[in-house]
Amino acid sequence: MSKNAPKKTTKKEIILDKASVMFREKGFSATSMRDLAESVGIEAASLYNHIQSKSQILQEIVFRAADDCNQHLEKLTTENASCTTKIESIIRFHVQMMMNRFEDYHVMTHEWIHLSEPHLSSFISQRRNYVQQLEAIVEECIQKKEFKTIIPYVAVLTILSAVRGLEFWHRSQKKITPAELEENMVTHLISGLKK
Amino acid sequence: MSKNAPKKTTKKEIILDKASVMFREKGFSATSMRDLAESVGIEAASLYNHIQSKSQILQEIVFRAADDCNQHLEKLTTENASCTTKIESIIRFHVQMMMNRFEDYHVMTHEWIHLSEPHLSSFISQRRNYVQQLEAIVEECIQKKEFKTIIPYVAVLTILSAVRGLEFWHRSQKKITPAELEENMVTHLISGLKK
DNA sequence: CCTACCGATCGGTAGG
DNA sequence: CCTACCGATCGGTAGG
Repeated sequence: MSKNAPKKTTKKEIILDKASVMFREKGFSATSMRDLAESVGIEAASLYNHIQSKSQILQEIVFRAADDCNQHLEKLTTENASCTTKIESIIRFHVQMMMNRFEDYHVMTHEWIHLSEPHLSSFISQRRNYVQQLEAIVEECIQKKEFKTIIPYVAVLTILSAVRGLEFWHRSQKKITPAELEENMVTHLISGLKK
Repeated sequence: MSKNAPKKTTKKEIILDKASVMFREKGFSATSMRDLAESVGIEAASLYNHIQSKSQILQEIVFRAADDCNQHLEKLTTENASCTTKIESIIRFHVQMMMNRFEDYHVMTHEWIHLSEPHLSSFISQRRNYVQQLEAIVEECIQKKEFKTIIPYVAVLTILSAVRGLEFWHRSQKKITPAELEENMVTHLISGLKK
């Protein structure tokens, strides 16, 4: 504290990260502010100097993960790649999110239901929008005869859900490397779609 | 009540069914016994004439779904079918569970973490056992050259997770029929595995 | 960042 | 199946 150099990890970030771990382990509702405070190393009341409410913590965790997904997709749509390559990129991105941002990704996919309004509606509409954009890419693959005829919505759900399932891998012994995992996922999911 | 004919739906079953709906909607921790009692139409204290604890309700819901999965697998292993046919049957069974037993299936896959010991350990070990049996079938498919070379564990996780993702379909407009859904899932997942 | 504390709600019990 | 109630814990605030 002797210098005014900007600290990269603020106390608020520490709280969010600890909360992300606990929300994944026990769920949002089963995690108390006292549990969280203990994990951070302060009293429960002191948390409120850095955050406004338990609900706000969930919002920040969910949307910082959702924003990353949206940014990746936005960048991808400007790229000059084939639609099949785009789908593959999306699979790889989500597998990597699951690896590198495990806690946040899990909280986003499992605890979003506990968001309060208007954030709940906002999240649902963002997610629907995201899924629809993926559907459009799958649709393009079908029309270009790169994919077999399949319902795009079902294909997108299958891909996104399959990635979510990697949480079990994450908890297990990890005899499989992330790279192996990524290749296996792409193989199974993409070749199931190709003609 | 004038006859002693065995009633098929006991009050306890009604409580379990209502609890299953609420646990799916709001999660186990966020559902209070007062919420549940209101949905059943009695006072909270009266619930305890039919069940012993909130925890016991979760146990019964989770294990009545898990038992169905185990029974299907047990029956399947005695049948004289090819390993590829067995994998297809497992996919169809899980898709149908998601359709017909939506609430229980969802509670089993999402709320098992809130089981108390020794039920939590029991569930985890049952699930590991289930997954390992599926892995063995996939392994057989690979050795018989019916499937391409893939890590069985990843394939099994992908299949089971993909089915879980149908919850979003279940909540949506349902412009897709259950039969279409089942065929699309089988197509995507099985042909992604076949040589 | 802490101590002290608030009203609300929790799962569950006693007794009828 | 109800009324009445228990101790514990919840998210959050006041004041320093």
